[in-house]
Amino acid sequence: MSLRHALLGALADQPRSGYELLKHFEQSLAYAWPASHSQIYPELGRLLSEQLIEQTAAGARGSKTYALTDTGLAEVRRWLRETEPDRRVRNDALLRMFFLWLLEPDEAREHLERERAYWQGILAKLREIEAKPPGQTRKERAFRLSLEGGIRMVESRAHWLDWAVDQRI
Amino acid sequence: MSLRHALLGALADQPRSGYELLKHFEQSLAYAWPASHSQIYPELGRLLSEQLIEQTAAGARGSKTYALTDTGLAEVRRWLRETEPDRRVRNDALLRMFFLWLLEPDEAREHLERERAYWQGILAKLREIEAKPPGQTRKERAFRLSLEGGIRMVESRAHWLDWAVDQRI
DNA sequence: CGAGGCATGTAAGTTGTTACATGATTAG
DNA sequence: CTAATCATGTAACAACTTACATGCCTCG
Repeated sequence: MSLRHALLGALADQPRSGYELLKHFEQSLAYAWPASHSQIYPELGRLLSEQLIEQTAAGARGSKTYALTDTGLAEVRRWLRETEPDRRVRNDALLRMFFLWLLEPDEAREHLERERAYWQGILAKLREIEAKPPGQTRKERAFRLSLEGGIRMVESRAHWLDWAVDQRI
Repeated sequence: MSLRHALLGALADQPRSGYELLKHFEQSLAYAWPASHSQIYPELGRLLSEQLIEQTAAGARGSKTYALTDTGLAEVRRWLRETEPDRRVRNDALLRMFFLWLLEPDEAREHLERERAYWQGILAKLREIEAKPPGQTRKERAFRLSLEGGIRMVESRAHWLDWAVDQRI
């Protein structure tokens, strides 16, 4: 149940509405834990009923702002400290590579080129975020750590594909 | 529905029983698409009823060997050619990094060290597989491509964590 | 006044996990 | 003879996706 802890963690940062959380997921957390509005809103309802979060404001167009409760903060920290990270990775794009030999060599090469272009695009986006001057709070340093991790992973994909398109397959 | 195509792809390689497919998933495909027996067996049943695979032998202890049919082969190839890879990545371990600032600095550092040790272990395993002399079929070259991709991704994680444990957080 | 973005929600269906369940064969 | 591994399956539950559904507000 990473989604609920991702939500709690995002609210530990600052109070946010469902919609703001959704945008935050799209921008910041998308490469670590993508989530859609149809998952976020019901989960917020559950977190509210369990008193891990509380509604602190209501805004225009029915927006509701939530803040983390003490119990909620304790729960994220418990999750971080006591539960083992799920290190399994599902990677459709990598899976396909195992089966490239089922395509004609030209098609396989085109496939690799498309993947390369995609990841180069993502890399450029991440580098833009990186270019902004960093703050010096612990929160900001943790974010930079994660961002650096994301960049390195995407970079290794892009470099690998650079190498791969030149292989005979 | 990557699982069914992963199964079809594995059977395109050679006929295999459910149990052999399970072991193949554990050893080879685990870093791209982990799957458990409780998912594999029912899916094989569905593939059989759709005639994408056929049972070609029955062995000891009720084991059943399946082979890809022509329709099945056409379906993997269609999947590779016509469907867009799902490039979303769920990464619990990376998600947690965003929230490290909620722990005490010492705890955060320990967390990073544990992650580093884990990925270094995986890297060592992959390098062992890499060390075996490669064959020269297209199938084998596609496998080497994927293996190299896996190694680079795990390597980038390990190097990142090497860097991260030395950061102030 | 219309288009686009803001803002929330529900429902049906699919996929994946954990636990339950059974039995055969082999190596020590 | 007994523990480990081989070998297959089902069931209940949890998580995730896609589609349906509604209405507000602001900018041009």
